[in-house]
Amino acid sequence: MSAAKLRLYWRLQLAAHFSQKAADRELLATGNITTAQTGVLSVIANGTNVSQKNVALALGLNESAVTAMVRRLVALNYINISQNNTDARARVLTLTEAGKEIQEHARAPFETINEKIEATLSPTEVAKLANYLERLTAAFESK
Amino acid sequence: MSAAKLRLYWRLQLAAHFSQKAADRELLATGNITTAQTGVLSVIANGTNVSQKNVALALGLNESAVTAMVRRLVALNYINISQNNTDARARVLTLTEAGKEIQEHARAPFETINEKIEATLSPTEVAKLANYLERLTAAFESK
DNA sequence: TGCATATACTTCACATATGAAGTATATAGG
DNA sequence: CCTATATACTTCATATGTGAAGTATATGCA
Repeated sequence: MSAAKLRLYWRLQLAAHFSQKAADRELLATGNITTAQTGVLSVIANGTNVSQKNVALALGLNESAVTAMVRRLVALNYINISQNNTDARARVLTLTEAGKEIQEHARAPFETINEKIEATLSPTEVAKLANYLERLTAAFESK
Repeated sequence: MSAAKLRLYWRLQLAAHFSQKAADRELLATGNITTAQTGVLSVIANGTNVSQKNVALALGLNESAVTAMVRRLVALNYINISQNNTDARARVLTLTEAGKEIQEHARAPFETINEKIEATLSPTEVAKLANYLERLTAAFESK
């Protein structure tokens, strides 16, 4: 079946939109955090000497979007900014204690989301979906 | 494979985000319109006596989001608002000539997007993906 | 009939994203 | 060494979304 007939683009957007709403509801019920913020914290936690540029690349965001996110996360006291000793342009992002804690708290909500996914799709289907999404992302990633 | 291990939620968001960016670039190159606006015009074009509530339900949006979208589309002269004779609360949305025209122009950009999808996934895979996304949307749709 | 409740829409404060244009710092090549 | 260019980040205008709270109109039921 053709992508056009199936309105695949819109189905993708709708599924992403609804799952994001669901995840944000779960996260907000647990703590003062959003899915977007969780994504940034996760990138910082899983890297070393993480710059804003790194975050932008990992999440497919504009650098200006990351500037704004970082400002909010600093205001929330979830991350700290320090200097990069070898490059004065770059800033090094690290989690605060509160940031580490909120990241822990974010696990349960995502568990709930994953349970819902696994109640809907079989393990085989989940694996296939992940593969398809990965390939689509790669195809659309380039500027 | 488990949804958690595959970070399925994030893969879905990333694929949707990148494909939206690509579609918006295509659309902007063709005319003064965005993917979100195209979605609204499409709902109006394919229905009768379409209200803002109808649009919100079709696109999974908040009613306040639709209020803002309608304001912008009216300012762009792509849609008109008229009264619903049987319900004074509701507003009936219709496309202007310019709205119909821009909707025609939006076809080619989406063609490009669909071609990219079909260059990435086989027809069988496209069909499966559509099915998975449909089921996920249904699962997360409920408030 | 009349009130309680539901529905359609708006407004507000805020989060999140884009893209263009600007600043400051690195780096590569003559 | 100096200059051209690339890179990291910021700022601005704008689009798009949420959720809470408010207004106006419908509707169901005692």
